[in-house]
Amino acid sequence: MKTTAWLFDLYPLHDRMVLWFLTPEGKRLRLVDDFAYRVYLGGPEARLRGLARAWKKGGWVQRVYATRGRDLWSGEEIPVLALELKSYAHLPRLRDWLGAQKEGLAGYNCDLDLAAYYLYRRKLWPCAWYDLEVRDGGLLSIYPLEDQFALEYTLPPLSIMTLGLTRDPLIPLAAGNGLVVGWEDHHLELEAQDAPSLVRELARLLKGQDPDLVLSDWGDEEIIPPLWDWSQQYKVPLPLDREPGPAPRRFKNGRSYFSYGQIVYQGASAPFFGRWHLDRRNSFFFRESGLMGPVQIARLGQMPLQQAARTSPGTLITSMQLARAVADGILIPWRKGEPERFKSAAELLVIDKGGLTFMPPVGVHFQTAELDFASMYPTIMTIHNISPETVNCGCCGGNDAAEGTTGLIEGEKVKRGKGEKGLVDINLGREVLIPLCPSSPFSPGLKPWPSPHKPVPEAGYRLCRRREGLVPRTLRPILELREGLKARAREVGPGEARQYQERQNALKWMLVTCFGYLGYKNARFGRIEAHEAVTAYGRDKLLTAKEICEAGGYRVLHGLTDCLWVKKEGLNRGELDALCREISRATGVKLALEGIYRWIVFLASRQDPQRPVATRYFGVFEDGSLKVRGLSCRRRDTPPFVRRAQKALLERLATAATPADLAALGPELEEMAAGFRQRLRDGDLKPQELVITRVLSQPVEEYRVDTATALAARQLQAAGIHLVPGEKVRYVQLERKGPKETRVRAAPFLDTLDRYDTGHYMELLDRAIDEVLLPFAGVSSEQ
DNA sequence: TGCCAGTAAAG
DNA sequence: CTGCCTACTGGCA
Repeated sequence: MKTTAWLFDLYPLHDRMVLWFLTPEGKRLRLVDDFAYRVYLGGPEARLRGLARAWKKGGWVQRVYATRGRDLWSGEEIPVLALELKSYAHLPRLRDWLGAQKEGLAGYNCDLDLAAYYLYRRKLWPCAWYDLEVRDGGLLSIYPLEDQFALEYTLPPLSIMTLGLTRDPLIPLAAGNGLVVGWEDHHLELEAQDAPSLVRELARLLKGQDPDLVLSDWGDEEIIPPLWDWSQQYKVPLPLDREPGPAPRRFKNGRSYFSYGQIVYQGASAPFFGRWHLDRRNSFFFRESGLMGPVQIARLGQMPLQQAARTSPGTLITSMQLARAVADGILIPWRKGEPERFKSAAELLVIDKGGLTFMPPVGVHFQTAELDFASMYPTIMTIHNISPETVNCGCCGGNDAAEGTTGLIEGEKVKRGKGEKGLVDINLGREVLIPLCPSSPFSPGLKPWPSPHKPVPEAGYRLCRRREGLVPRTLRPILELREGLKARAREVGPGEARQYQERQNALKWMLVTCFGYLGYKNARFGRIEAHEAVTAYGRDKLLTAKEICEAGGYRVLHGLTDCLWVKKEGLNRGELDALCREISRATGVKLALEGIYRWIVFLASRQDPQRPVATRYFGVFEDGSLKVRGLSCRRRDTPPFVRRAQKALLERLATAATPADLAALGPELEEMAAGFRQRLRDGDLKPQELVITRVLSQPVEEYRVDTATALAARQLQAAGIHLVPGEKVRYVQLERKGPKETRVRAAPFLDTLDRYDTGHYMELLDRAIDEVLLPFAGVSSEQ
């Protein structure tokens, strides 16, 4: 049977992949695909021959054969042994065996996520339409009907059920907390009754509605795990999945990890099988971009949507690099090899810097514009060919490196064809041919900037001129798609623009992280020299931009990594656009006018009012929109009341265009500020308005100082609620001094709150008010 | 008063 | 997918 359908969900089950499709008529299709996990072994050929004989006799593998693959670091083709495992369960044992081998044997492609590896190998991606050929519930062939990086695509109609809690998520389900279920225009609060009847009630609704998507708040940690436990315990079936047999359900634990020097907590996950469960409180991409975020990244990252939604941008960009590597026939090293080359202390001093900063003059400025480089770091990686394997590569140091070899990883060598779309029939025993490195040497479209022969500024590293690196190959299509989405968002009306905005925003985070990952010692495709090369080029380009601005008669007020603020009497859009074009030409990175400010304020350091700080500023563009960075209202530890007060003042300020306007607003703003102070003193604010949110930076026991955060976390601990690093603590400050037990009150114990530390909140409020009003104290109407 | 642990922001 | 740099606050001696 042939049909058209949308790839919805997939997961491994008993050594096969199960795929769920939705048809345009709204039917659900469950199909099975035999897929053997294939790993590669590299080493001396004699050793590989010996191993091949041994493996054939053993019971783990269904196929063993000699083949070739491309080494990531050298770009050379090397002989390898391919092993196709009989069972997915043998994978950990194979890794154990590999780990125990002595030097000289390298394992490749042996630690990839099963579903993702399946998608890489089959060249498929979720949330796209395919033509399928089906027989007896098995997938015979599959062909995509759209491009992976398409600007436009459609989703089939999805039936949605929502799930939430009636009270604070720290209160356990059915022990003070109730379940809220919604579908279409229904909204039902299931009373917090006994556990079995709660399960029974939800089971009835799930069965009746059979939603494609269950969209929850706190479902991953607070709702699904207890419901599932009760379902097992009381033998009440709960049809979370569409998988007919028992699903391989396991709740992945939450974990705390560091990212960009900050601790983050990724909650446990409770995915469904054949149905989507998305916990919007536990999905970075959903929080950032709504449903289109996870959909877009599941396609690009070639990852099941439920996994993609819960993953970090770093894991996602790694997945794209892995997909690229598999598609290009590159062998994926098991653990990262390359150690960082030794550097002298003097070298470190020169190289180990981040973005460049110019310090702004404190105070209010008029006639000022902001210019931003678009996706500066990813563009640098792309145009300068920066990738872990291209920095000080082995092939360009000498003279006669292998140039332009193409071939196939399995099967005989052939010339690379044009427009290699790379879609293959499902193999069903047939060998899948994988082209090697399609852009080796540099593809015709790639123009190294300005010359690949020049060493990296400051660091002096060389970059490969023969092979385009894995990172640039991965980034180029993302950059193109993001530019396309941004352009589309500008063309269409505001209503339609939203989905394009959501999608381009999801891509932004992948691009940002891709750069960050180059610097991680343990990232699979990280290499510190590559990271340094990127920031070195970044500083070089910002400096170039500054010089061009100054040559054009502009005064550069401020600069921050990839943005510039410039000032000139009578500055206008036409001249600025021309300036941007000139800088874009000179640097190879697109510089665009972010906007002309009616006025902008650069704030002073609070410790030394003479000294500016780089990252705190606010201003109003010509169209009246605000840009605010680093102020109280941008901080997550600012209580909502203070945040709202500051925002109200800012919004009033945004109506002023000229120095005279600003001066005239003074009395009204003071009056507003007085009003906020009075409300605080009156003491009738709701506790929710005063909640301070902080992230736990370490295990509760390890706090040496009794900060409010530590006290609040201990209060929760005493009530049996255990928090781990990266989780949020919410509390209200009751009194600053006095016994530690009563200084703060943690949420969710705020219902009975009858007082708060007015002095503390007044300080926060004053600080927020001063931040936005004090800079205008000296502004007179003549300025 | 000064030190430093703890926390957050912008890019 | 496992630790930027700088600014700032507040506990504590």
